[in-house]
Amino acid sequence: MKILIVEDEAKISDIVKAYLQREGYTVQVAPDGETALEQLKDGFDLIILDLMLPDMAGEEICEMIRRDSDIPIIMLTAKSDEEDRIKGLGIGADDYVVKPFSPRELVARVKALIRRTKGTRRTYSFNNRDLVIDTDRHEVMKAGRTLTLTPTEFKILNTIAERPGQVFTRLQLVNTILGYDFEGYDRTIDAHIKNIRHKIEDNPRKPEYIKTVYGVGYKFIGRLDED
Amino acid sequence: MKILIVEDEAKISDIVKAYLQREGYTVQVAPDGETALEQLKDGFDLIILDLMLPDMAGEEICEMIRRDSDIPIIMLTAKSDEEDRIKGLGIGADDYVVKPFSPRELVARVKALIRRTKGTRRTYSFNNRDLVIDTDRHEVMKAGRTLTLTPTEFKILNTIAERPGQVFTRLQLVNTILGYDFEGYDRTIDAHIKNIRHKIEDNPRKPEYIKTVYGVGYKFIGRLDED
DNA sequence: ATATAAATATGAAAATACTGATTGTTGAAG
DNA sequence: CTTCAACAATCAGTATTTTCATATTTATAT
Repeated sequence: MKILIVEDEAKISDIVKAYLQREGYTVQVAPDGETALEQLKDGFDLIILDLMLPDMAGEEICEMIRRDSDIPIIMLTAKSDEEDRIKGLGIGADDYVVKPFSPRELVARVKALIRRTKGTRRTYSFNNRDLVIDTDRHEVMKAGRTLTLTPTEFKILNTIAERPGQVFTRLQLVNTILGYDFEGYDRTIDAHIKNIRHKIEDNPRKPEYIKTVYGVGYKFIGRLDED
Repeated sequence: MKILIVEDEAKISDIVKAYLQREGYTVQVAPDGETALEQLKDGFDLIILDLMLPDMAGEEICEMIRRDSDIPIIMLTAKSDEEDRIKGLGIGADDYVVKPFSPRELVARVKALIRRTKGTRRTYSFNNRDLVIDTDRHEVMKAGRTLTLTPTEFKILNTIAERPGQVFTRLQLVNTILGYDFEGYDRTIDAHIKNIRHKIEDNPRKPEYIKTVYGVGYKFIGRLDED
């Protein structure tokens, strides 16, 4: 997923670039309008556009882009007037963020917009993307390989991975996954845990992710990658 | 174009409603969460959601909506913390506007979001033009041969192909294709999927494009061509 | 250390749930 | 009146979930 930042102040573009790269985006920076229009030919999935550029107005660039492209645009600017915002959104920007801004909020807005444009992708990962859980695709990636988990397996993994370190009793898992009305036997969970381990663990006999807490239940261990 | 405002303070909803109506939108107001979820069945194109409601948290409503719908959501709230904003965008909102807000800016954001949502691609193709979807002609080309899909088949294919990889539940598809008020049986989708597969798959028994996700629904798999 | 009891892991069979294909009915369009 | 698409219902074939019997591991008390 490629993002172009059009911004002349290196101080700002460096920060934004760093935050976005940490999310796995490929980022390029254009310090002025001319460079931006040149680089746009490479094809990007989103543009973050500063309105105050040395050579031309950001609004002008926005209009030029909109003549032949539908690429998502986030305007980034010190102009906080209501009029400016309305004008920015009016000429085809998708979002308008005012400086000083929070880089994390900007990233959240980038994600929301990309989700809207490309399709949802709520993903979280552990241990430098060794294990990636993608809720929208209903898939889990282990060391870059895509696994398909059954619905129950997926729910169990997703439940415990959302709270790394917290122990879940079998009863809690049965209630959450199979529902409070489930009449069966709580050792069913064991069988599912076994199957999940065979799919996600390097050595299912010495699990790294799903630990057994003797006499209590199971817990998920993993370092959540920065979001 | 129908918009639902979920807001308990009449003073605010009246203003927003007036501004939106002036733009030609059809507007309905729900004063609490329960009413909102009830009214949602009527099918709206966008929701403006206050987070502080008398009966339930707006975040909760947002999550419930996102379970079976991709409708655009703008959160409207007094909570201005960075954390709240990131969380709001994280659970599937498209935009987050802080009170006190400018009604005109809100309208501009509504327009920007609707433009983004409704402006879909006209024609796009997968796997080196093996499968070409042409929205205007309502036609699909498979390996150079033109197929004619029925209206429902086309809508289903178009919906899932616009977001390759994302799983769609039958309920989501029913809501999107047949409307929220549709009372029928969601297994109907299966029959349509079967028919689509017979038209676009080389071997409908081993589908390459439309994959079944057991216990969840269907997803479209394909490499979108660059152009 | 070792024995013992208790808890967990495993593999395979049985029970259940889900999908895909078939068929028939309904309703709308020409 | 005919045709075609949409929807509903059914059934057989699969995939998944659950159970159960057995093996293995763990905790604890000698």
